[in-house]
Amino acid sequence: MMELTRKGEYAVRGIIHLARQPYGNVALLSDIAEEAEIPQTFLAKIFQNFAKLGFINSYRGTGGGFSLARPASAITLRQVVEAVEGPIAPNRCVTQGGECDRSAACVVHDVWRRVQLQTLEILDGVTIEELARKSK
Amino acid sequence: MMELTRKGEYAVRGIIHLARQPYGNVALLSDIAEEAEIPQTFLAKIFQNFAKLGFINSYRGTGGGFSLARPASAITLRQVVEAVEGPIAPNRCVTQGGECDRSAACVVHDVWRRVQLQTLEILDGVTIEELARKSK
DNA sequence: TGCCTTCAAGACCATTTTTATCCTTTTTAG
DNA sequence: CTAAAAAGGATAAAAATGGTCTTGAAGGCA
Repeated sequence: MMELTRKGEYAVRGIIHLARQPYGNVALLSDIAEEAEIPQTFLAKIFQNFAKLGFINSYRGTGGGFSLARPASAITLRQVVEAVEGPIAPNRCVTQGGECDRSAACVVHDVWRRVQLQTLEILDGVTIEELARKSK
Repeated sequence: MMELTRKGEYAVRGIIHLARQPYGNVALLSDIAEEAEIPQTFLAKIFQNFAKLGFINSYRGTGGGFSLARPASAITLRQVVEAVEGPIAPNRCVTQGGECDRSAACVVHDVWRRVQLQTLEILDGVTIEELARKSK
């Protein structure tokens, strides 16, 4: 239950691998995909999205590729996960504009809210830099 | 991301409604389904499962229905959720027998593990009795 | 200029999961 | 014996997941 999808896993692995490059270095999609063991075309979609969101820069043509658009220490795990999976919420009633009409009546609401806040706190506290720094 | 399914919601709502009956009282599936606004045939499957797991008792025939098999205070939200959604895990690498071969290499492993533990702690700490007691 | 490299964007598709419904059988009370 | 209820299994539509493919656009270089 409540599992990250492949896309989410790939997104995290992909950006970690990118963050392990020397800063400013432009890496090929094909290289990152191979290193991180991710289907290249799938990773392409994910990185396209990251580029739009300003996490990474993309360069086309010969010598092109991807690089981080800001220091890895300024990108949190939460940002990456939410970018691909959408807002983190253990159930519908705690999403922004959540359609929990029963919100008042919904006695489990606070519980889910607590789960959400705890999770966000953890994921906010982890940066891609920390993850990239770890061995391997 | 990481949302409870309808089935999970129905399961929680359904057992809460059952827990609001006078203890020992046998309630009709059709009544619970109507009160909790859950498709009856869907709730039937959920309750069948709960019966197998020993959360509730079922009685067939005239005058039959469902009742809690143990006090609502002895059923946790975690048990209910896991019964229908499977083990709570924010990603594959933290499930029992988790197939995270990269477990060592997986630098995010501890983070997911922490999220999992926090979530379990919260859900373990809430009983159906508490939820049923709340207004409405 | 033209060609090659690399990412962008959108269409497409198979599989699995979700969210149910329906029908037949079994059990039980009266 | 009959009506009431749940059990159990088959079926199915819709959505999400996990991709692939094709075409286009942009940039470097001879």
